[in-house]
Amino acid sequence: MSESTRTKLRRFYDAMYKALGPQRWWPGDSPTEIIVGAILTQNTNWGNVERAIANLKAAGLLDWVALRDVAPVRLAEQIRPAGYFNVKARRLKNFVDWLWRKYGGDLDRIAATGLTTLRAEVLAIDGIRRETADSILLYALNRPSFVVDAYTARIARRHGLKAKDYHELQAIFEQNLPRDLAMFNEYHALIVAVGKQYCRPTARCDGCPLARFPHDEKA
DNA sequence: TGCCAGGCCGGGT
DNA sequence: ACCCGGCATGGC
Repeated sequence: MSESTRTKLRRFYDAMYKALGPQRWWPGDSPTEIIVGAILTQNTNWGNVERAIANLKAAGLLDWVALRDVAPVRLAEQIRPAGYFNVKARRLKNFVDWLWRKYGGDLDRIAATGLTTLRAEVLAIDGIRRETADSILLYALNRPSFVVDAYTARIARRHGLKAKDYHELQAIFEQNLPRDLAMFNEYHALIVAVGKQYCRPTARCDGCPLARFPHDEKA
């Protein structure tokens, strides 16, 4: 990739970091909570996810044994505030099944699996696609896999970074940033922070840390 | 009041 | 290969 893209991405990062400071993502206490949150937040407001997670904690369901043993209908009940609760209960169960089948219900055992193989395994779970998989890899399993979400795509598009799909956009970031866990972690978190505040479909660019860079608000 | 949120699946062209 | 409806709650 071009040096200018590299420079551009670095300047974006510096501007966002200077304005907002470190985000210290993911907002969750444990890898287990992060994985559950990654699935629950699919097309859903994070505030609703927090309620669902609070329910799971209160019900003692936030561990892999409990999640394996709980009846799907009861799981759905607990995560109701996160929306799509039937679908998401099934998706959580799909992940739990995979974890027990492949790794005996122990996240630590995943460490021996290489990134490429692991990503393919996670992507094979029904209901877990690119963004959810990469969020789990990066924030729960500490693998350098750059997360692309709706904000990333919108911000990139408005700033003239052309990519035809998820993987092409992911490659732009991965190939032009140091392949560093802390960098990937913080960069995506900053994008979400900026996106929520300044880059929703209806939001204005006023005050956005990236507003001084060339962009098209309506792109 | 409607639109939106840190997606993904399945069926139709 | 794209396009679309479905899935569902809570906040603004």
